[in-house]
Amino acid sequence: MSVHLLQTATSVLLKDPTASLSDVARAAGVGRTTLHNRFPTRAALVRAVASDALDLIYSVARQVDFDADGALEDLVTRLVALGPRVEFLLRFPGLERDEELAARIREMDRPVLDLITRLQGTTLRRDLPAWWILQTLYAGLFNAWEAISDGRLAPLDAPRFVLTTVFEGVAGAGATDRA
Amino acid sequence: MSVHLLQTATSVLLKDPTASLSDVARAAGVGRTTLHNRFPTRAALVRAVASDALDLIYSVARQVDFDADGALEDLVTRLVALGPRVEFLLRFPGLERDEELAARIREMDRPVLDLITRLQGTTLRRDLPAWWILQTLYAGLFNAWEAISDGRLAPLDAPRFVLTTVFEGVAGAGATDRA
DNA sequence: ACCGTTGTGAACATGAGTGTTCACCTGCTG
DNA sequence: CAGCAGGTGAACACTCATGTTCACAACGGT
Repeated sequence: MSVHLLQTATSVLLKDPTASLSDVARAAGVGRTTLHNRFPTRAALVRAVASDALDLIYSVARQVDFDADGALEDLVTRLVALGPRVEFLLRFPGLERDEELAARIREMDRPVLDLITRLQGTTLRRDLPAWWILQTLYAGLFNAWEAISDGRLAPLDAPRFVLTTVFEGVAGAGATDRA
Repeated sequence: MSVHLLQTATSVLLKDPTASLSDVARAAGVGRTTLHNRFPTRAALVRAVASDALDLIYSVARQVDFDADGALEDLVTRLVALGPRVEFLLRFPGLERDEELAARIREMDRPVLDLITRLQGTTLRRDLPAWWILQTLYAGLFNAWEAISDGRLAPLDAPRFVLTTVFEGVAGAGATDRA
């Protein structure tokens, strides 16, 4: 129940960051008083949503063997399934002003950055900074989630779209020679 | 002056969509009363910012020869220079609820979508929908602007980063054979 | 020097979101 | 059945963004 509440809150707040607590409560099918009982203030609710997203991401990341071949692909595929949770973490306005949350987010990025840096010795371009590649990964995820929630993209197509686009780009096979 | 006001409003509102009008006025170095004189309501201000962004984009798009080789590259390079304006149009919450603005945004996308569709006969992948490629382009622009405003990316490096990443992907040259 | 324009701060009324309390109802357990 | 925990709506006070009005200062043109 409480889990579903946070999930609903994630969607509602992501669609409209100014949504009132009444809106969140109504969307979750719960009274506003109950919402206040669980999360005394708006800030507490936002923190709980973010914290829950972090927990989910960590639980997913723990299932990935960062040393295996295709670790990045595995990670991306799993993150796509997490839907809006990562987007909330990286896009919700003002979240970065909570220093504790910001630290946990940076900590979440670190192993991925390390992995990217390592792969830049083999399968990843060396002429781009690791942080740029990480941001590109996130951007691909956002694209997919946005398209899915708009009903334009089938969830099962999403991982392939993201991986193809991020790794190989949108240029045709023999057209990598741009000006 | 008024131009600079809208530019400031774009940045402030983009950084924090809940920023008060006092914040916007102060950031623009102008009285709150003056702001209200120019834009009677908050909605009017937001509409003005969006409309101004659309005007800028159109004026940029008009300089691009959509039939020339490298039209997409040219367009992307010019859009990068527009900074946060496009981001505001595509990301500001609730903007899509103004039907007139939404229509103008769709109209802005159309020629680009046509161009992409045409290029899918030659230099662009045919196994991805045109709208997905368009979203990928926008995502690359967002990445660049975010990195620039964080001070991580030199503005002059931005076009190259975006074009390289979007068109060729982040995979190393000989590593396009993923699982 | 006069006047219209424009920007400004101060003050005010209003409305909405927020946080709190309280009385009531429901379902479960002993 | 009694008691309790949890959920709920109603009502309240409070804060704050908002929109409005007004009087005043700065400026440029006549």
